[in-house]
Amino acid sequence: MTPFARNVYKTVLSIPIGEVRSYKWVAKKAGSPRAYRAVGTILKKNPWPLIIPCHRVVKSDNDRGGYIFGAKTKKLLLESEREISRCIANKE
DNA sequence: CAAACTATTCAGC
DNA sequence: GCTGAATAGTTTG
Repeated sequence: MTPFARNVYKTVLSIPIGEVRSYKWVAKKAGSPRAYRAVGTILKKNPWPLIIPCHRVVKSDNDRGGYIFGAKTKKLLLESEREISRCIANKE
């Protein structure tokens, strides 16, 4: 556990449901805008892959990047969360 | 401490 | 649109 990783986890956890942020965005929030690679490494080796919404962190604006459970799982998760957020917005 | 690796991003053709 | 190079932090020896 490193200070930078801590910031990354906190930033990722602060991403709202249905929203996606790029590694660069997370890295910038963590304090090192050029450490987007490090963010990926951290998330990959992160101790709590299940409680960290690493699926909300994507590559650039179009690609989804990778995921511990598989990129396809990440895509499904993203779509599911998008639906959830829509329900919340409609006060269902 | 140093070397290697990485779920990325930018620049050039 | 695709290929190659660069950056910064983590992990392992």
